[in-house]
Amino acid sequence: MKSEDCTEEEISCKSTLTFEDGRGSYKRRKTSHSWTRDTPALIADGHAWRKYGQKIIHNAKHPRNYFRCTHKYDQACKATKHVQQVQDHPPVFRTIYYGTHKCRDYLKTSELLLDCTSPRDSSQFINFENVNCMTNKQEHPFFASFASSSVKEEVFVKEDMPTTDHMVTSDHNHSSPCDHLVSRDLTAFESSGPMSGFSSSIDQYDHDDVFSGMIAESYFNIYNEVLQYGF
DNA sequence: GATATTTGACCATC
DNA sequence: GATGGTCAAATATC
Repeated sequence: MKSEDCTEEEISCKSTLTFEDGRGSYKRRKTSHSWTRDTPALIADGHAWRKYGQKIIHNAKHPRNYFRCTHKYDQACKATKHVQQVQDHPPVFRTIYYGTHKCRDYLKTSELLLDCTSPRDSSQFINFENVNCMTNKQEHPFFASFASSSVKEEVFVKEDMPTTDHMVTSDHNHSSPCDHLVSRDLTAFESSGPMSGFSSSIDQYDHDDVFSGMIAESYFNIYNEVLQYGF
């Protein structure tokens, strides 16, 4: 794959190159870092998205919708997502997230969650106790907001992915302090019924994308918990 | 008037 | 040439 080694930055850079006619050079994102989520309904994930396109996909019953972060320009947020209904009965919507959110929109809802003070409620939250093994809390205040609960994220690592100090692996033989972050355990949500219909995977990423993916993932779960049960 | 959505066109990749 | 991702003008909504 020619663009296999392209970073998100490079792809974004290429996609914004302009030609004489004012149109850019549009690179496919097939090999860029992404993670996928299937949901039974279209549910807000806490970010402000703006639709910028819709396409009929070959051999697909439903069109694919293209969204970018509302703050693409004012906060240089490069996150995009593609949403497509992949199943009718029951309806399943597949959302593929690309890029990382640089915007701070999610803070609004995290504040809402922080208003929940009872011990019982807090048991529903996610534990990022050791989050600093991946990044610092000051840089990502959202992460710090959920420093007292636990969720696990299963991560699939490409063999040719470069490993760094921050790299998360799916090898559970490694007793890294980050292990609890990389294998998914949704026991906290299993009793939630509808939530069990969700699934997700991180297909490709770098260490920054892992972090953002977990943020979005965790945020997504909590956000919907709040929506459903009014915690 | 500002912002969001729709939709056809453009371009890269397959 | 077919397909998928993005742009941007036109249109809709608030």
